[in-house]
Amino acid sequence: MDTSLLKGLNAEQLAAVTWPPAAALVLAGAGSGKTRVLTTRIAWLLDTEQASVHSIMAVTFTNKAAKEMQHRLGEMVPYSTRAMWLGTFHGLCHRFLRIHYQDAGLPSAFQILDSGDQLSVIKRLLKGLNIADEVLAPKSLQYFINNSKENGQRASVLSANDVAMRQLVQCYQAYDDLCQQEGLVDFAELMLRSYEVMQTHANIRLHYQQRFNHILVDEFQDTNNLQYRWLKLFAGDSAAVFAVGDDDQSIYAFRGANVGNMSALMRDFGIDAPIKLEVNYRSVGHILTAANTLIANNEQRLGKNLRLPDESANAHGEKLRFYWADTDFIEADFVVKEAKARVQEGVAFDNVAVLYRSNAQSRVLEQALFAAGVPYKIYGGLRFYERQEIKHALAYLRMAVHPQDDNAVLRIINMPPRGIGARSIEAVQAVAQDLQLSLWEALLHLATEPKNRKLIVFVELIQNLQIQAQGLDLAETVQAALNLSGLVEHYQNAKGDNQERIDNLQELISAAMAFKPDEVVLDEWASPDTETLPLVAFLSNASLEAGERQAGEGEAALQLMTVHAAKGLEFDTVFLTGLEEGLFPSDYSLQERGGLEEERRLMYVAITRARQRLYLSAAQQRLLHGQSHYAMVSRFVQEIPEDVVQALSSGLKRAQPSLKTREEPLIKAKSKQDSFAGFALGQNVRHEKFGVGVIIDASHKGEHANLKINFGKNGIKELNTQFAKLERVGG
DNA sequence: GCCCTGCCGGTTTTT
DNA sequence: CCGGCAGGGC
Repeated sequence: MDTSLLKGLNAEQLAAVTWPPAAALVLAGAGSGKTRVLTTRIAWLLDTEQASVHSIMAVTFTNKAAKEMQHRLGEMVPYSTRAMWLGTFHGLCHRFLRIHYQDAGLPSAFQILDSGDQLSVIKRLLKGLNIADEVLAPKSLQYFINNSKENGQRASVLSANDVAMRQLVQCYQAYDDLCQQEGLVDFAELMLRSYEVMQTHANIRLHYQQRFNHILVDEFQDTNNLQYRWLKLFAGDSAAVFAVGDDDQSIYAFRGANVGNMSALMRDFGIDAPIKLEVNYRSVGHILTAANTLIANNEQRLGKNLRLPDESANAHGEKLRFYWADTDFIEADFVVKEAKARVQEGVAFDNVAVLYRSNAQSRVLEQALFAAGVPYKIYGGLRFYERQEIKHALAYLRMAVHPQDDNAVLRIINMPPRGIGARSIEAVQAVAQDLQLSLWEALLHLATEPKNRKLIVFVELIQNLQIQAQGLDLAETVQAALNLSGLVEHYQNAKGDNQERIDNLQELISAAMAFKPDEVVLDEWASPDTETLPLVAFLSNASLEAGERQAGEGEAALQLMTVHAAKGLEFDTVFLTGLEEGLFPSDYSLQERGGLEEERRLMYVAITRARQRLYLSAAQQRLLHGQSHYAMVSRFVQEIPEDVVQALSSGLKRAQPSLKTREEPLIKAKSKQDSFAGFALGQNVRHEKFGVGVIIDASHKGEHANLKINFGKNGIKELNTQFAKLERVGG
């Protein structure tokens, strides 16, 4: 075995990495080396031949995390792992449905709807059904549909007790019918459809259940109900599910994430205790103390405490700095001043982050930074594939492979303007309605009449594109779509500065050049039309991966983002702003069940982003929606022990209710070097009866020791080294 | 077919 | 207060 793989892992990490092939839940605290554990375990499974590239499934939530894993794995494993089922939930569902599109009842060139596309379809649907926005808001229908799907419910199984519900269910059904007819699949549908195929096709189910003997899941606390059921179905009875997550960092309940899946996993898979990764390699001691103390106020926890690595037992670092400003403007000036000073001290700009609870708060900060000439970068806003010019270009490309897409037709039939106005479009829609045709088919029908000159121009344009696409590679096809459509000329001639849009369209060609289609799909996809496969794959990718959510590029700049967006990132210095009651925790959250605890977890995420220095700030008076609001300091600031915080403002103190002082040190570095009769915490051992397990606790007993060992499915045993026959396993 | 005005809404967001 | 969007006017 390649022993260098396991080098440098601490006992907890080692225990997780080398966990026997059985279900496990790893509670990975912030900065505890979670991604490393996940990738090292995969590498270890491959290296020890417990699994092959073919028999492992690894699931993440974001494309970024998937790429990071793929990348790190590439450095650990001497051969290509591109064929591995490693990707986001939705990416893997997409792969599955491309392969099994026939069993799923989908056309081979089915298209993926992103949330914006989905909303357009819904608006179109409601218009067609003559339901006014005031009667049923498109957004609430969208929410209802996605929610139902994420709970595994089709319209057919939903019961309607009242008028409003009946309408929702009917619209849901109509929406699904429309999508089916046009070959459209939304995000939730990707999950639900693949789940249903697995459920109803025993041969497919058995194939995957036998094939995957290891299923690894990242950010497990963020899974929703359907994703959990999906995982269980793929795992079957035999696959070892290895889930990594942190209940304290569960901040997406508002969009369906169910932390309860963590305890459900333990129950359903017979996991006795989670493996805890509690050694934090990121932050100094005072920051960990603040985080630990704060989160201890939550009752709904699996329980976990971050601690320093042994070798830095005394590294408390600087205290947190709290600034209570009179107004949000003064707070912003404070951030600017301190950030500049920090950069003077030698910290790179992009190693300094300014975090806030809601996007609206970035405005004041931006103004102050701009005025001071401090470079900054805001995360948030439009992403590359969500930009209108890109959406237009993609719609042309869709028409090349799947002209039944009415959404695409409506988007580009008069973009750039070619004299086809609302009246003409209505006429096309009427024909489509009468003859039960797609808009494209209706257009073909109408184009037989010479008087419809303008429609004929459009039809010929698209047909031309369709023909050209057959002989061109992907990037050339994109180029052809841009040329034929006249989009670039349109933006050149339109008034205002459209250079950025034109640049983006050029960038789309570069993206097409760099695009590498999913090899697994290309190999297994039994599509009749191999010519257009790369294009369909490119379009799917555009929906699944909307691109970086970031403005600007390049030069060193201060990082501004919401706390949500900061999850998973780390910085030398962090400014946590707007720590006021009503804002953080937000008033909205307090009205919801469990809302306060989720806000506290959000605060916990925010605190644990900082490595060396953490600023907390609040403003007494803040301009919101054009009105002055006065607020008290957030309760979360009060929950941080006084002795790790330094108050910077002289007049107004951190103040208010008396602060609890910490009674016992919260950071107890437990030494992994400590030997308990020759055994160490986290070490893997084999027992002739119980199999392989990990030492999770130990105490001295004379010259012998009592060891608490987790044998996975065989339970946790307390054994005395004097009597038990234990054999050391692994590195 | 485009532009302008008036109104509404206003946590967090990935896929 | 400010931005997005829909609908009406030209």
